[in-house]
Amino acid sequence: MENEKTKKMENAAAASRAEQNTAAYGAAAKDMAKTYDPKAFEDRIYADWEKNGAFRAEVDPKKKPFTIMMPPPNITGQLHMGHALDQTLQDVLTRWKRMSGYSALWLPGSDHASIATEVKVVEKLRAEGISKEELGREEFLKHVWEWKRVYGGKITEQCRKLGDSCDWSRERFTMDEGCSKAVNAFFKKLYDKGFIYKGNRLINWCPTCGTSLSDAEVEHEEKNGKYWYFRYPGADGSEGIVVATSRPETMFGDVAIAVNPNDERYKELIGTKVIVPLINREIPIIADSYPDPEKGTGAVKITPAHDMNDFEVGERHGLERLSCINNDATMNSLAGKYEGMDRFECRKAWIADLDEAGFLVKTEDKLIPSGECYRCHSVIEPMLSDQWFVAMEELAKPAIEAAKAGKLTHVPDRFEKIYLHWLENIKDWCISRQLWWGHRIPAYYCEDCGELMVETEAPSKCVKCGSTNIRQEEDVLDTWFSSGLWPFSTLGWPDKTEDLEYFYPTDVLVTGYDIIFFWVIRMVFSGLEVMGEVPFHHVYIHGLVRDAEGRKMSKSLGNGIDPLEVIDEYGADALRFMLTTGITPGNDMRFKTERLESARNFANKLWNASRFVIMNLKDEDGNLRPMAEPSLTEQCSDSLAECAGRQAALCGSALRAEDKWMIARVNDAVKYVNDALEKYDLALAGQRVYELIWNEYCDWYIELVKGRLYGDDEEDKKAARYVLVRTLTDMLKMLHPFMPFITEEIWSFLPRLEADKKAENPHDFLMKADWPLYDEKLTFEDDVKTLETAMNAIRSIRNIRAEAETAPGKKLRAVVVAEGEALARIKKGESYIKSLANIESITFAQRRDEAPDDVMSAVIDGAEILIPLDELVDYKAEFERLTKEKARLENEVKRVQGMLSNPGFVNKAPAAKIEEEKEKMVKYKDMLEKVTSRLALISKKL
RNA sequence: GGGCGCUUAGCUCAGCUGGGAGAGCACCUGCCUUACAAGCAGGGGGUCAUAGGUUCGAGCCCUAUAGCGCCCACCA
Repeated sequence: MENEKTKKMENAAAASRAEQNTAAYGAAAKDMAKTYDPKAFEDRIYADWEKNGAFRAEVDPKKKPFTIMMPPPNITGQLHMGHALDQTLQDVLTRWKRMSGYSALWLPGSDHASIATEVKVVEKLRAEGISKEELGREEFLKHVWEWKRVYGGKITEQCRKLGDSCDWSRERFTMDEGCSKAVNAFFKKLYDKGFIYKGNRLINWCPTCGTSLSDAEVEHEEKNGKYWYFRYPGADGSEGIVVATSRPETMFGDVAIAVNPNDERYKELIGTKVIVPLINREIPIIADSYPDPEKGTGAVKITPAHDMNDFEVGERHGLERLSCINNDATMNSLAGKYEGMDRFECRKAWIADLDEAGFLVKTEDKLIPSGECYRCHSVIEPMLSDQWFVAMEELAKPAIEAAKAGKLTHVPDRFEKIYLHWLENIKDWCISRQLWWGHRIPAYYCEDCGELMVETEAPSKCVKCGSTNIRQEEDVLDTWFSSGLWPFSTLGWPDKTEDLEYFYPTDVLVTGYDIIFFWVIRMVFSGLEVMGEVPFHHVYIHGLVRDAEGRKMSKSLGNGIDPLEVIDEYGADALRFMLTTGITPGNDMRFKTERLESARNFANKLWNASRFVIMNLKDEDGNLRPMAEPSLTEQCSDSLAECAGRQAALCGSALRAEDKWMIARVNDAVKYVNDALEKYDLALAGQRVYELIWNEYCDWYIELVKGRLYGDDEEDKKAARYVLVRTLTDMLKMLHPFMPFITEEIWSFLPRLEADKKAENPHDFLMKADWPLYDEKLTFEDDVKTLETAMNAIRSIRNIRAEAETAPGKKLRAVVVAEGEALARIKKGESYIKSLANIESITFAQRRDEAPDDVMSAVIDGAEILIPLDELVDYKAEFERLTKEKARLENEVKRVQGMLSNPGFVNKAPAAKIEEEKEKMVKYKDMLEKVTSRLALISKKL
């Protein structure tokens, strides 16, 4: 079965290659399908690329490297829209750079996602009635690896559907041998430098996941809660003091009451003792700067074992730390009769008891900030615990420096502030997790003498006492500890590899703003620490993909849109184009089906235009005619006929104005698109290609050359065919990063031009072809002007036709009143005007009074176009149109006049700007004059 | 308590270092014109959130204000 399938794929691939070759050499090629059907070729093309190693990046000293590390998706995951966006952005950049002559590496992989995966597997086992504990560590891990085997590859398969051009031969996993080696090496390095330490400190504890969490893994939210005010009676029988708390269950761990030394109310109580109600433990009232007299009663109960601030107060005053809550969020023996109760149940019962005993003074509704686990959203409990930490202060410094020195830039740059703020306020990073799935901490204890050893490989005996009775640390590392090494662990670190030497540091990291703290920052300081260089020069931050109503896509809301379904319906190219255009870096986007349709329609448009071109390249037998390629910039000294008779190739003289116009437009776009991509402005780049293809190539150029293609001047046809293919080829290249499939497919039907044959090996794939280069010789200003004038005339005449409601097919005559340069310009564009405005004949007049009166008219720069409509002239429509036009022109004249008569403007504005406005003034005044006199004429007819 | 983003055509959004307001979709009119009706041609529609300020000139820069959203912050 499996064999048959691969064989089939191979055959299909071979067939496709054969087709390409025949297309390239001008022999018979299969026709393109009549409608764009992405399903017919996307999978085939991807398989073909992959089979031929098109994505493989080589260490090539002749080329500059370009590297992107794919943020490794979790093995728990399904491909969602966020991935689709993230990866398409990376693919666009990679494909563009690859075509621009770089050795482009996009390295893919996946993340073991310690806590996320463990939670999933535990859930799955629970559904089967198995608990993690009864399995034991070894057996449980077998289940997780099995999970990884089944689901781990799923998401990377889905990447292929998107068209990701990543180097699968370098695919990595954060728990593979190499990454694990890197983790141990990094851990030991930090430990040896004293940056990693073990300590008994207050950490964030998730009772549900049963593990500690780093600060970044805690989500803060304000929730409806209460302040309960309790009286702590004085030990001497006095009134005592009233304190407010939102967590009464922690009272079992109270060791003091703190008041602000400046708080007049409590001054004389400082140093006295009060009794914790019902618990009857005597605790002191202490003075500390922490209590805010404005909040609550100004007196705070201090529970160092369950509150971060209290912990610090406790440190300052040498207070005992009493834990009263267990790891599973039940109360411990300190809670007396509440022992074993869940913390929130205990809270209820405890309040009721205190109330009954008369200690509850009052309650108050209040918004209470609460910390939640970013995985399971349980309320985090600060707990005292033995954990491993990374001391961050020293490590953060170079990361701060790198950004300030511009070695690391953010796109958009406002994210640099967020990056810096986090680093400048960083606290030590708790890296140990009480989980089983993950990198087990490479620390070892001697069971006999208690010696602690940190080694990259398990020591066989104790370095101190020689005992072989050695036990490895049970805890695993925070999953972000290993992903922080991703930019270099994947290239071979800690070994000195060719890859590492060549591809590090990477160029750009593309990711969402939601994981700056988790990941970006950790990669930066890790990279700087071990490599001495930033892991990437740019961080491109994109936003979230939201649903059509602007809500976050989520499983619980059920509003997620599956990229695979979208691809199935619209094609990967449409999805990619939709995701990469119309967005701004750092800002969220809404997923709108209309935009998807628009992208799909664009693909269809390109498909059909290409079909038209190819149709015109073929002879009667359906074979591609040989291409003739003129020099674009050199005019031939021979006459056209001689030149054509002598050689298959054409000289530049064969090119017409519209050809040069189109070439100039493409040339201009090449620069624009390249510059935009350079600035990570993918949306503008994509938009420009869209306009170039649809508005300039399809709407104008193809329409302009149709007449020649259907005519019988062979040389003229050859020139048109050449320019059609040449410009289409360049446009396909520019669009390729955005829409790789359709462009590759079309390319397979096109003949190869010299530029694409010149390379050492003919480019088999468009994805390996060279990015078009901007050529300053190809601007053709004169031809561009001619075409612009013609296009203005055509638009005006079409407008007249529509306003006058003439029969669509009716041929019209036109009279043009113009002189001098304007006249020459119009004459140059005469044939275009005739064919595209459906004009039968144009007669020229130098003065208005030489032209007929019963006409509809339009004024374009320097010329007046008159359309006699025989008996059909609609003077009313004409009057309205000209009145509107007059108003517009008057407005313009007023605006320009205002500027030019303003001494401030004339004195301060740049000379070029003033000149520009003066020219406009002349032009508008001329047009206005013409429109006005035409109006006067018309009003007589009304 | 700090910080950030957004507010532009009916909808979703562009608008680069300040110099005549754009796109897609929707809408109106006319067209199955031999690449494409997933199309073609033409058209209507915006006091660029509000109020000040800087400037010869502001959608763009500055200062306030409002609405929406996000992030961070030691949770009495």
